Amino acid sequence: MSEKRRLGREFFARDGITVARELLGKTLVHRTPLGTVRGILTEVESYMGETDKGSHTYGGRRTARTEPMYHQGGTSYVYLIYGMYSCMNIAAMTEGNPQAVLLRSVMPADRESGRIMLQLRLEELNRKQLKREKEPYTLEHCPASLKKHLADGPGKLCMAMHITAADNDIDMVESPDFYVTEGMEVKPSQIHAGKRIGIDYAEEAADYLWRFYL
DNA sequence: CGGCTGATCGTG
DNA sequence: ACGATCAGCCGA
Repeated sequence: MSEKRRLGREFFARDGITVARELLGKTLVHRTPLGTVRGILTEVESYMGETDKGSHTYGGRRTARTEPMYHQGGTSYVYLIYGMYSCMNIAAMTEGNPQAVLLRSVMPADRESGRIMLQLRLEELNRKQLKREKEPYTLEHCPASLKKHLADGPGKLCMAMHITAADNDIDMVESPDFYVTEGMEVKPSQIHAGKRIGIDYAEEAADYLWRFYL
């Protein structure tokens, strides 16, 4: 398959809303133990820095955890949520300006990626099955919801693309293993906007239309 | 399909 | 103590 051009610093060195909208249709690429996975981004959210009540950096909370968001545009920010799932962001803007884009969902870019995603999701599910002393699922016998909801959520995206704490604070402009390339053409009319998910504590910021999806 | 709940742990 | 969540289960 043809390798598309990867996105450079200038792409990410813009505000978080522009980067979020522009990321739709682009391809997230990650080398995993099962091979290289490619996912077309279909849903993202903007987190606009220290003045954004929905952001981990709200009020200037620059801590060990949020540090990657303060790094230059194109830096990954992966954190653990609810003690068991990872969420993946890409920092926007420049050093010291902690805007970021949360990657909420992807669809497999090709058949091989779909195969790898399913397998990775299956492995994750089976770890829980094991703990419950239940039969592991197989490709033939697994919940139908797996294929239907392969990577349509921030946690599922990370499971399907093997994104973990080990992938935190990576410069995705330079890394050979973790980056974003050009993908499919997206017309402005294809981009929808809605409220961000899961930030009810963010008061008025919870109503901003900073979630973008195809 | 919509609503509810338990799981599980790093961070501040 | 608290999440930028998910799967499973329930009822409609």
